[in-house]
Amino acid sequence: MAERRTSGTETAPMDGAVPVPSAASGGPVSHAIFRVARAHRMIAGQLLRRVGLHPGQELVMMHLWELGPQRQVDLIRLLDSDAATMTRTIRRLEHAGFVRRRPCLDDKRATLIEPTEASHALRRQVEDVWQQLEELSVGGLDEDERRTTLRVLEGLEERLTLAAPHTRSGP
Amino acid sequence: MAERRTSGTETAPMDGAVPVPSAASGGPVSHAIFRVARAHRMIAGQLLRRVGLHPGQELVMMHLWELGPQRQVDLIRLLDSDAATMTRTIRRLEHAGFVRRRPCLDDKRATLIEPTEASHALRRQVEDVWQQLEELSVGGLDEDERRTTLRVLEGLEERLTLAAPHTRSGP
DNA sequence: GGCGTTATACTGCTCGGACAAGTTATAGGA
DNA sequence: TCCTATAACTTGTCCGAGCAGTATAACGCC
Repeated sequence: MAERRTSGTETAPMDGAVPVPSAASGGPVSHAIFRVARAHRMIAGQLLRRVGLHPGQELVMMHLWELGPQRQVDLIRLLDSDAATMTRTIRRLEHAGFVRRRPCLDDKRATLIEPTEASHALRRQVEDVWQQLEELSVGGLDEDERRTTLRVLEGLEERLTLAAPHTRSGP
Repeated sequence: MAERRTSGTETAPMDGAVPVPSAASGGPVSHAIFRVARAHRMIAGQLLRRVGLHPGQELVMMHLWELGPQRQVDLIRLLDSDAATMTRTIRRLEHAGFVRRRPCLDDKRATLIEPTEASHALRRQVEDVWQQLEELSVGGLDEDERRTTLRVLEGLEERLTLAAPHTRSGP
């Protein structure tokens, strides 16, 4: 471990004024991911608050609107989420009147989650929120830059997902 | 609102009808940010768990190791974090024996947070965790790709931070 | 000096997220 | 058939995160 002194590759010969000299910034990319996620989450929270949802809930609703009633385990897999988290998120959405629970007849263990009629009034607003988020994220970039952005993020996701041995998508 | 046509981020000329073809994928970049952050956070959690820290605490410790005793408000600004979160994180770190609190003589409102001697045993491990994270994030990429990755993330951060009007770094 | 404003830190509340353990139902094999 | 293993969900616990409100200290202005 730790054989990589990061010499050679990392420190390019001549960019003396690197903005990140200190040890506290261990990995520049890791920190950047952290900060981007933070900013993104916060903006999402601010926008979603106006529609009465919390970050994370909108993803559940969007999948329900798109695909119709789903079992909890399907939502978990779709969102790559956690069973316990989904249970509580669903409960809150149900309590807020956006979702209904119905026993699954085929499998008495499962419950079907379906969006309520009232929830459909939110759909456009929620989709608009995501549109705004997207605009804030890549606004001002040309086609090429957007493609690069997406490609970089997908690369990161792939490597990180691959690196997580057995968490959710694992064996 | 706004001028937003975004006319299909990358779809060609012919999506005139519907603004959001597949609703559940609203913004590809937004979703990608979400997933990258998730994977990154999860791996960080798994790695940090072995050293007895929770994600977020390592950032506090790294700054303390790097800069020495800091007031809480300095840590908040350094991490761009929240006062309430910092209070509780500090309390947990203190309870875990990694941090000590000392009244600030200059300003009786403030408290100085300093790393304990015991905590220094963690430093190498924590830095190694960040090194591993970095390697998992950009491992296999050449210099140019790493630069692109960093540039893309910094661009996202800048746009998103700029978009958040007044959250923390506000006026 | 006195008074209002800001700064620092803390608490209460709620949320997503992760882990562990437990409950009930299904599936599969002896 | 019975019995064990697996699957779907639930609850408990702890964590970071964000918002709102509060107490105390410092600052500024009159």
